[in-house]
Amino acid sequence: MQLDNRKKEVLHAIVDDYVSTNEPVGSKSLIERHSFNVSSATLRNDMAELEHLGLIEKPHTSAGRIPSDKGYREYVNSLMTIEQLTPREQLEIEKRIDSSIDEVTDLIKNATHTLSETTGFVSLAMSPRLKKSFLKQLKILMIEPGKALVVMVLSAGVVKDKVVRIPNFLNDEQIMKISGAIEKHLTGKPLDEITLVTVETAGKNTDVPEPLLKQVLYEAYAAIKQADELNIYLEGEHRMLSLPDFSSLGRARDLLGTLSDSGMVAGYVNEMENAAREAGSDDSYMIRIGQEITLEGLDDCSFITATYNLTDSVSGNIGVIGPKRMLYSKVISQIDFVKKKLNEEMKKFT
Amino acid sequence: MQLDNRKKEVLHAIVDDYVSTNEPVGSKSLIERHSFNVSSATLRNDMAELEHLGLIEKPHTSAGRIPSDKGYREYVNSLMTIEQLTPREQLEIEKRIDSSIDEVTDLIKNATHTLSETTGFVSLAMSPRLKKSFLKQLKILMIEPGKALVVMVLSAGVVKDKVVRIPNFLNDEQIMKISGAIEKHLTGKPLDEITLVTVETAGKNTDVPEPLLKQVLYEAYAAIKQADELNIYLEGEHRMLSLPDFSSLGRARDLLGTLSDSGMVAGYVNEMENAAREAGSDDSYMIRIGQEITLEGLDDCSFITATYNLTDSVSGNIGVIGPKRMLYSKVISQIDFVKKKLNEEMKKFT
DNA sequence: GTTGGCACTCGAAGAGTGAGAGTGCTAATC
DNA sequence: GATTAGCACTCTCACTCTTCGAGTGCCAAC
Repeated sequence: MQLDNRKKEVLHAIVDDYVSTNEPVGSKSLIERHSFNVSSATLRNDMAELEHLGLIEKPHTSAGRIPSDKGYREYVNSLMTIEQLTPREQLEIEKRIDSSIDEVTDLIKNATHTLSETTGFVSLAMSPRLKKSFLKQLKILMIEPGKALVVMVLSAGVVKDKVVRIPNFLNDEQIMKISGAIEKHLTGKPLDEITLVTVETAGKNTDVPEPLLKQVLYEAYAAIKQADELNIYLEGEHRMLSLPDFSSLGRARDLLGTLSDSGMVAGYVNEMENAAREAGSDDSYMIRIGQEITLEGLDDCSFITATYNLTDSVSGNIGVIGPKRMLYSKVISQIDFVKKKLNEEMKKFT
Repeated sequence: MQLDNRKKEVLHAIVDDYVSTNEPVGSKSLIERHSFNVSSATLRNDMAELEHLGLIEKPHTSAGRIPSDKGYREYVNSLMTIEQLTPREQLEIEKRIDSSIDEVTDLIKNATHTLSETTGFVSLAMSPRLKKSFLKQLKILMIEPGKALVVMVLSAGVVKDKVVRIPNFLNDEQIMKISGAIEKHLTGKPLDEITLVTVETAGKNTDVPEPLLKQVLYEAYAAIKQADELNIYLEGEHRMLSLPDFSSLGRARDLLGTLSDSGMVAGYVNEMENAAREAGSDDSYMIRIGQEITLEGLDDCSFITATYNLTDSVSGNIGVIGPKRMLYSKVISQIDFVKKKLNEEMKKFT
């Protein structure tokens, strides 16, 4: 994208003005609000050029211009500068982070809540991707005949459990044996290396009769697999209704309808994460603007995520879905700061 | 409320028509759609009377009438007849109930989901009130130095756990002792009879040094208390945006804003439950209409809940928040049917 | 490359209008 | 006394028309 300096400034100004006023910006108001040392006619020429390049567009013939997705993209990639939050803003966030929390999940929910409150948009977080974390403990507790609880402690201090059905005849002692055998063989193994075969091998040398054993092993395997399933936490959907960008009911409905399918959103976040990883991106945040987002109803949104780390190998995402027309630099630093705080809290655990 | 038969029929017809058309209903259209053997002028007189009684009202002078909250109330209390769901409708619901679920929480979520899908409104469920359930097992598992997991098995097959901090110096054996002592003394006790004092008494005769012991006991107590905290599950908020009743953005925003504070909604459900209990109501459902609901932004809603039973003494609520202008009898039978199915699934556990 | 000037476009907002649905009231009827 | 026909009146909704203003593109001049 070859843009001379003034054109860059014009695009910058158009984005800024449009973000703050929510009105298409015309050449004249541009002159009024900024100190360009040229006339409005000149800016009109520049704007015609920017429009040709697809960076801005007209809602209709006789209105001002608004940034296109491509324009926002250019703005985000090359024009804006990200400023640190003021101490006051930092404090505002720190106040909301609850550092007395003992469980990773609650910590993440707390961060999500904080992010939604500070940005005023929808915030979301993914649970940590635990595939790379390894098993530290696995216990099977009898609850009652036919029912047991598989408790797993993973590296990174995460505890997972699952109620499973087991054969009625099995007694406490047998379960203990199986549980001990599994734990002995699988401790230290990353979750993504544990397969049904591994679990079955681990349980082999217990003297529990074959078919019963097999069922328990299968259930244990299922519990382990469930432990690395991803969860997503979404918050603040209702805030979108207060934004002028979604004052059309249809738009709001489409947006909230899509967001209500949290599995779909989770899938998309994963896609973003994978894409960034493949691209070897070293940005501290990922961003998708408007039509770049392949979820229905998010054409007028931008999706920004960052990656938090529970341990070196275990991470997850936290981010925001807001209107395209947002203060990118501010929101990015807010996400970044919340992420930083979250990382700090998580370090306490490990 | 003294209403002669025809006036009752008129009110009934007005509610029905308004619910199905979403338009104020006038005397003439009333005649057209129903077989009253009188003229429209007569109905006009009746309607004037109904308006005097506060059962119906005019949006403006020259429009038809719509039911007031009081009118809906009369309709719900005395006029409507609740019909069974058709076999087809029942099947539709049964298809959505997943009977392979092993955990109470998932069962409840599944029922909530089903209810939202079948009614098209917001559905909600409260987790079971476990105060009356008793402790069947309590184990404390060491996770790592300074950290343990308290696992509780309650009557009714519910499993709860909580990660707690414990003194670093404590070893596996000491924890086992404490855990064993607590379990021995508290097994069979309903949760609401367990206090910090009870727990401390239970732990007395272990030979673990005093201050350390005290901390563990406190944490165990906290875990037990946390076990009977109520959760609420809300689903389908976005569906409200598709209803003509909330086509005004302001209304929709207020509604979703309130619903986003799930704690507040949970509190209100509890209030309803308590009120019904005090009144010794034997209805299978509770209902609040419009302004009867003390939550902000729900003036145009009705709130219907029913009580499911996990065991004889442990129950919770499940219900729907929809527009006042709803097919009450249909929705009530839907809730009732889902509740019935939920009860059946829960019976399998106990 | 920049500028002033000008004709043109288009949407938003406001005023005016007519149609339609509904009401309340009155006087006559059963 | 309840019911009815008739009628004048009210009020909203949908439409059209108009004006206003902001903005544009283009051209000729600097």
